[in-house]
Amino acid sequence: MLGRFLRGHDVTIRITEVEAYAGPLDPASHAYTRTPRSEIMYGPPSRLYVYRIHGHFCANVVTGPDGEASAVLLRAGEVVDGLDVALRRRGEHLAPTRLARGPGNLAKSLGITMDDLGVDLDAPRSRGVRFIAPDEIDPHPAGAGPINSVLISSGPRVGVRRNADVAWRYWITDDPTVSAYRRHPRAH
DNA sequence: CCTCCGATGTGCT
DNA sequence: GCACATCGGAGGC
Repeated sequence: MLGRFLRGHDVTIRITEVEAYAGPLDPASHAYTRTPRSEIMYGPPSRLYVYRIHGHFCANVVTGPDGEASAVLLRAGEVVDGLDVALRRRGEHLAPTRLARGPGNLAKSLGITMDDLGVDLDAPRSRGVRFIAPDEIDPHPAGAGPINSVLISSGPRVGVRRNADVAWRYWITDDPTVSAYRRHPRAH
């Protein structure tokens, strides 16, 4: 997923940081317990799971086969199109590298809300949220290319209390848009 | 119904 | 490093 392009409500980002959540196997996952909220993650992949926390929205891509609840949290991205719209949503004075740094800020840049819950990110669509190919972006962005041409780093997930030591956070090495690591104060 | 609390962000010390 | 805004989900009663 790193290096892919995600378009949301007239803003496009190149994904630079993600975290994996392993459903029932992972106490940090919302799908650790199967509830109405986590039900979407038990369904087919490539759907958008949106949740609200502390007044912010966060966006996940459901992964794995239908029936298995796993997901990838989108933590940071580089805005490559719709910069004016993203600045309007986030604040005109912000540095471009900070627009989509952190999952709440990423969702806000893309205009993602609970209205986008459940959309199929692989379905061709003119509006809303979906993955797009690099050649759909004009001008063609720098850094677009095979993901195996960049270095990927990994480490523990940010701010989780349970299962805090597994290295399921992945990011593009040295990318300036990647968020800072913070360990949960009461991490196990 | 009520309480607890978090996969956050921001600002201040 | 720490407080806190802010609010729905989850679970206890």
